[in-house]
Amino acid sequence: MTEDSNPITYSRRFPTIEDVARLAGVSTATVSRSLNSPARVREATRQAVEAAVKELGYTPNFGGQALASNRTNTVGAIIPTMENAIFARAIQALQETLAARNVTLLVATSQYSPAREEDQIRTLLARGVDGVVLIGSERPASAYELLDARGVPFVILWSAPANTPHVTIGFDNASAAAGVALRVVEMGHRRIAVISGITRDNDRAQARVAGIVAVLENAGIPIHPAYLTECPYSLNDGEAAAIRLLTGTDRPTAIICGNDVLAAGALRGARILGIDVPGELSITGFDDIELATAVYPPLATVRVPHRRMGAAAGDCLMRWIVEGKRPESITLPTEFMDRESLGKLRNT
Amino acid sequence: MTEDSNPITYSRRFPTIEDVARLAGVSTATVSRSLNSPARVREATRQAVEAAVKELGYTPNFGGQALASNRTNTVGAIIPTMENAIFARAIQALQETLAARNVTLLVATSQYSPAREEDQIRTLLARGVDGVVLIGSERPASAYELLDARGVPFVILWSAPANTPHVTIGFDNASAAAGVALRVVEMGHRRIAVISGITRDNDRAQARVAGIVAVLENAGIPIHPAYLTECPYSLNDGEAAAIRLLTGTDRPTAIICGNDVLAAGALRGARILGIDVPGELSITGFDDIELATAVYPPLATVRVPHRRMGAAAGDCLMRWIVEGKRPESITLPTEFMDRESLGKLRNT
DNA sequence: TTGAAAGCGCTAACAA
DNA sequence: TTGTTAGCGCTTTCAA
Repeated sequence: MTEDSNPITYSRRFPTIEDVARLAGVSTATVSRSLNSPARVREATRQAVEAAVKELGYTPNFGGQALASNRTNTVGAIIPTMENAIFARAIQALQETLAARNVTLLVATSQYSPAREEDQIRTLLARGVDGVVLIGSERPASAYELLDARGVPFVILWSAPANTPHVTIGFDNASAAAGVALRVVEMGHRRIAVISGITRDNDRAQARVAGIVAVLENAGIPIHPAYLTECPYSLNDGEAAAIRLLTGTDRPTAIICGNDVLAAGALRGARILGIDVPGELSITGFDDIELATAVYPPLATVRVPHRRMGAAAGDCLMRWIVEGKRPESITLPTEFMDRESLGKLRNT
Repeated sequence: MTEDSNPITYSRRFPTIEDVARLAGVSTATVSRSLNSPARVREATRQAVEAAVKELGYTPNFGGQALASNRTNTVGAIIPTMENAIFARAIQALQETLAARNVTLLVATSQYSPAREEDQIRTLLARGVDGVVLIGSERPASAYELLDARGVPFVILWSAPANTPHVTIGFDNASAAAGVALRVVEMGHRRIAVISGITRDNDRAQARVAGIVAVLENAGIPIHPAYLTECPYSLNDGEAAAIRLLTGTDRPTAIICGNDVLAAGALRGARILGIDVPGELSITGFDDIELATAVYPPLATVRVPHRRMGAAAGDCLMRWIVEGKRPESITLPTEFMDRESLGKLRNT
């Protein structure tokens, strides 16, 4: 407790709109207008208000504003984890887009758990967010009901509209992964294994596997069940999965990974076993994060439009919130990044 | 105004505390008490309120709550960037700690720019955060004045108390970096270069360089000015800096890097030049993020207690906010991680 | 243990 | 263009 017993006492109370109004010689309504829609106020008045605001160091009280306007100028985003740079970057772009509109972003993580995600949705709604950004379209109906009950606009990133009736801003995971598989097949590989992320509750991972499998089937390549593996998105898990695949009988000559982190792990696994990449084994990733070119050999992967998704999400959501009209879904292109970790099948 | 004229009409209005009170047959004050300090209410009453809350699907209105209680249950954190895993993880831990207390975390980024950081502080304060978490202690006095004017509790991560009068939860950057330099010297290196992050406005980077320089001076190792370089914390910049160092005359046999990202970049630079690590060149990092062991050879580095800092920050801040008593600074230990990228000086 | 009632600071309809 | 005024939904005295 600072006691402020001396004469130059500052009240611990912050200046309110009323203080500003009094000092500027106008009504609180005018101050409010002057701040929120300056065009609706005479220029001289605006300046008087501005001066008063500056003199008092006035900042609108958030609670009061939210209560009266029924708007918080807050958008919430729930991503699986901040520890994957791909989400971090999308969030960064989203935040920048929102900041330009004076909207604050609330970021929460689900750790790939639907239950946690639902909790986070609840929390965000309780905080009165004006809009929500989610990753992927697969989640319990109850989560969508929560959102619908509140009537809060929300967009889904990372998925394509085929999987959902909601507004999506993403890309076609299946065809992007299929593109990778196609390259691998073109390189002559026939013993092709997959290390996917956990597919349960993850439509992106599912779509990627489906895309790969479709290409292999189409090419008449038999898919050994033991070749279709999945594990959490971590370096260690990727390494372990690769080691399992590479020490089994009939070891693969190519491993298609669900993302770059898994691929980097697989690369490490191959090194531990003394298997040369790409000489004896090709490895591909997905996402094209910095890690993909930090490792050696650099990973062939798929460039995902993370920043564009984040920025577009901000735009769409704000338009929806402000204009009240649900926007169209957007599907963005991906790009295959051909790098050294993918090579021709060597004659044996 | 939705009129509710027909029986199956849902009003768009959400249930308020008044609706709950009516249904439970109590006053709004009792509902509030029942929700916020259940101990001050008879058990039977509590249950009645709980039932009403559930039946109506009531959620307290954030604005109303904030306005009346003058508390937002929100804490803000400003980190340089989300794209470095080290901050992402600290934030994750902070978030978890806060969530356990029903406090929401607002994350903003400064991109290592003091001006942007000050803007973000302003934004957070305008949103009425109850506390703030900052990284590092060096910033313009105006930023601290902003915080002080509002009387908002704040803690500083990543720094040690020596640098600042504020509450810090961090580690001794200088001595941690000195530890690295000592190892490098012990390995027999004398031509030791440094790739630091930009030291301007960054007390952690400054302290690390200072720690290194002190050790070298103490060991009587001359410090060639061209050996003391700095660049932004990115893979590409680290690579470029390393290439510059390694193609100059009198090339170093060891490069001490300001963080793991720079070290990974330097490693890539060495590979491009065909310089063997650690055979011809040793490289060290700082942070011990996953990247450190994803590259080859794995990076000798310093393990920084990111999660513990994040968690401790949440604890301290909440104690401060709730009890009103400024907590003590905390200094956590770091650990040198000896890995292959650091090796003995080879006889030439 | 509970209720009545006075705001918290702001916005927005309406009037002037 | 500006002012008056009625709330927005909640918490918190103060009384009962």
